[in-house]
Amino acid sequence: MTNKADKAISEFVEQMGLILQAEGLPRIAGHIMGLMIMHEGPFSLSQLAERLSVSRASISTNTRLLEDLEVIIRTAKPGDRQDYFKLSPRPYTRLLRGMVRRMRRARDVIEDTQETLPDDMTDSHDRLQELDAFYKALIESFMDVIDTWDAERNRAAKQTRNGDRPSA
Amino acid sequence: MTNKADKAISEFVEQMGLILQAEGLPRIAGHIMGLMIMHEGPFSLSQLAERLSVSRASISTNTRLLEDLEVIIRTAKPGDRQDYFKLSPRPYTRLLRGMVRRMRRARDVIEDTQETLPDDMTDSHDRLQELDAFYKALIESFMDVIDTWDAERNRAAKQTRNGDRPSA
DNA sequence: CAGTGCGTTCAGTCTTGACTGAACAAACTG
DNA sequence: CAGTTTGTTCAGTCAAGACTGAACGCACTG
Repeated sequence: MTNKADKAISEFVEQMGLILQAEGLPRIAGHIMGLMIMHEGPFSLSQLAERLSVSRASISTNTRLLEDLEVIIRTAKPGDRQDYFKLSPRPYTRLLRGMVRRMRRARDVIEDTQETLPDDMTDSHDRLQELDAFYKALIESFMDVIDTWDAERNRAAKQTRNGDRPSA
Repeated sequence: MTNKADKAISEFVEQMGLILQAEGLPRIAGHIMGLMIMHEGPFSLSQLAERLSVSRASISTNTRLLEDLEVIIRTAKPGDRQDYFKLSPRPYTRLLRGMVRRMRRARDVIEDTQETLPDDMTDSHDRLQELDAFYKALIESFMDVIDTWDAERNRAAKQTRNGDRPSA
């Protein structure tokens, strides 16, 4: 029988699959991340496959993907040949960085168009300019969140290492 | 023969399809939006279908979608039975609002999990709390961009109506 | 009232890409 | 060296959903 906690966890893992899917990542990547939020791990590839009821092949490709995004990190246990995975220190801002990359690419497209488009199409240029400015503002806002969040998390981590006691 | 300007426009329209697709919208919705950035329009449904070389059915469903998102608006020309479409006044922040809605839903999921999960799983609760705080910060940042951008655009629009001349 | 133009809808097709099973390479073990 | 264990890769399957063509409903026109 699955108790209340297990049910809550499965539900969350499932939902994280959908949430990350909406961000353009494979559903299984979301499941992995969800599981790692509920349980610190680390998990071996086989453990993940069994726990999420998917093939080891899927786990392999998706851990690789998340590893490339620096959302999870691959670790090792002494005397164990398996790879182990757990969340990286700042997983969420890593995802954000990915979104920023996408937006930068969008700006490149706009820039290319602006360069190619004849100068006398002033209205079109104006609208492109507006879109570009919007992306610029958005990227700046994202970077701001990333920077403050990472800084805050660094501070918290340092404090924990010092024995979780304020310096005073 | 397609000249340089046409090529730049087609390329931009195509790319906007891919960009919006990455945001989870149908590619054609991006094409429509891209075209409307390059040409103010308004465009009739048939014009869009021909210009983008897609079926009128696709245009119908996608204009409806964009209309629901308030990214485009449906207008009418006197003495013309066709519907016409053009970009809404603040199309980009409308898209952002959609992203904010998605993030709020994610927070709901987190909240539900927090309520169901037994209290003694403190580590899991901590990590959920962190994720929730991250979404909160992100949403606030988004709303900030939306508000300042809309305010700025309102100001600019008003100035233009006043003859594009500063009050001094 | 028949005929036309317009937008919507729906069943069906087609494309994309997630996921799987199996084969494989590499590293280890006896 | 034969035999495991582990992770990766690749061809193939499958599902989701974007897109289409055709049928439909409605409003207008003569």
